[in-house]
Amino acid sequence: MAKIRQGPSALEIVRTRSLASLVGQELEAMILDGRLPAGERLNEQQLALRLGVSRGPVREAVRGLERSGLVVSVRNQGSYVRSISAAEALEIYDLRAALTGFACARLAGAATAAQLRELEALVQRMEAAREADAAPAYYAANLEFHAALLTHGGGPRGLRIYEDLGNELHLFRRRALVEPENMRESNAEHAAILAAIAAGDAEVARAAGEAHIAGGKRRFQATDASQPAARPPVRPAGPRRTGAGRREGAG
Amino acid sequence: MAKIRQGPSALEIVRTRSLASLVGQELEAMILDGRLPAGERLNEQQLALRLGVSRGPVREAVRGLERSGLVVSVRNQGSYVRSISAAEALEIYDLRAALTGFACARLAGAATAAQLRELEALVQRMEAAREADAAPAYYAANLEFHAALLTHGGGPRGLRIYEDLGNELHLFRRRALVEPENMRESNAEHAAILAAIAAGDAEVARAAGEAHIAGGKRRFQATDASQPAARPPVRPAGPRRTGAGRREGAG
DNA sequence: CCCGGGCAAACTGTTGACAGACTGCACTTG
DNA sequence: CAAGTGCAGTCTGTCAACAGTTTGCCCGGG
Repeated sequence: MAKIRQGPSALEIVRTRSLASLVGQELEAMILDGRLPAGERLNEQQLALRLGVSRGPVREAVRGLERSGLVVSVRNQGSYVRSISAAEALEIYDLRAALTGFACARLAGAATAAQLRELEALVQRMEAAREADAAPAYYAANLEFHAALLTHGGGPRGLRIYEDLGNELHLFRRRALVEPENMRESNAEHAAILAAIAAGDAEVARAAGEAHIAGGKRRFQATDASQPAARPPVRPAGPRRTGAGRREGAG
Repeated sequence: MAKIRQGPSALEIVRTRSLASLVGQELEAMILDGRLPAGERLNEQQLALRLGVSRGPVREAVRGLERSGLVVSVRNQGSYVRSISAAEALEIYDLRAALTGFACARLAGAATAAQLRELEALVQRMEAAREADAAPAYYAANLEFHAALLTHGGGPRGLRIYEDLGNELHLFRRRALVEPENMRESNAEHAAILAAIAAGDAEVARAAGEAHIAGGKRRFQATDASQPAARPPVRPAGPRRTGAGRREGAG
């Protein structure tokens, strides 16, 4: 189950986070879960109204998202949710493979007992989810597993980069990545990674980590080929504005 | 000589870039070349006045820099140029090693003749700079070499991540990284990388790339130990404001 | 002499308003 | 009928102003 993230109190949030950062968080969530699909235009006024704030914080938030690659902006024209090509998606997979391999290699031999237990528990959680055919649970545990790998093996920066790349990947297409067969294959690879780390063999661990992401890339390509899905979305280099000009009938 | 980057005309710049992006570029340059040292507080009003703009664009720019890791912000207190610890610097080296190794491996066997020529020319430029004991020239060519490596082998994203990490590294301490002896050693490693790529051996290329950055890390540690330099700079978690309270004499 | 309350200043966070740019439709013209 | 021009509307870019908070100094008390 997803833990209810109690976190800081509402008052604490208001005291420590600025509106802009909260708006940024909300926009990021909206982009990642598809409420703002790739290619969508971000209307500042509308967003500000919808979120109950002024345009200033919205602009600041969008600027942050632009830097993180989720949004592209064109002067005097607006900001758009970035859309990436299939080729870019594959490139992202390659980078994630390199990062994961790096983290695994570094973890092999350096992992603490607690870290190994954590990873082991996650693999078991995924195994249980797979047997129960619970894709969302598997998905969540999978995220945690990779986050743990990167945190312990790649440090906060490695994790950050990995997650940013994952976010970009979400821009490609809205799609459930996990299917029953994939879960089995995927978790077997997880187990292989864990085994290599536990054994302390850096090179094997690296290869296992890279192979796992490469497997994800392969599965991605397979599902992608079967579902051409969304058409090459609105080009961010000059999309037409939606509602300009006269709106009411001429007469 | 550094080419004069003619680039787009002034009018073109004004038409395509917003003030916020220009301010961001300027702030980034100021941070990277040390005009805004690590730990320094960013006074919005002062910066706005100095750059001849209003506070809005400055705030947007700072928000972007925050996302890219050069700046940290605390609500109601201000933004500070980030300062990183020695441990973090070493971590960054490790990540750069992984990325460089990845790019080299990918380039081996996939490099075009033109790309090989480009890398070869850069190695020769560095060799010439080394013989002339021209550290700045070497430094520039070195940057180009690594940028070419990452561009051709890691794609735009790989390059971007690599450069962001390099920028973060600049936050650690202002220091000339290149010394005569280092240049010799460093360029020998460049040649080894190039040879492995040209030979098409991915694993050797990866090892050479990783070893080169590891060498940089070693050289970094060596110079670091000899020059403790700047004291552990102002903590970004609560530095005192400079000029508050009464300014003019009491009576 | 040390410590806590109070006051004043500066700065950030946020908002509202204004000017410029771009878009799209309707109309005129060859 | 096709192409060019004018016009209105919306939206972004930028600025100036207001409110809240934090910070530092001053002063009175123990």
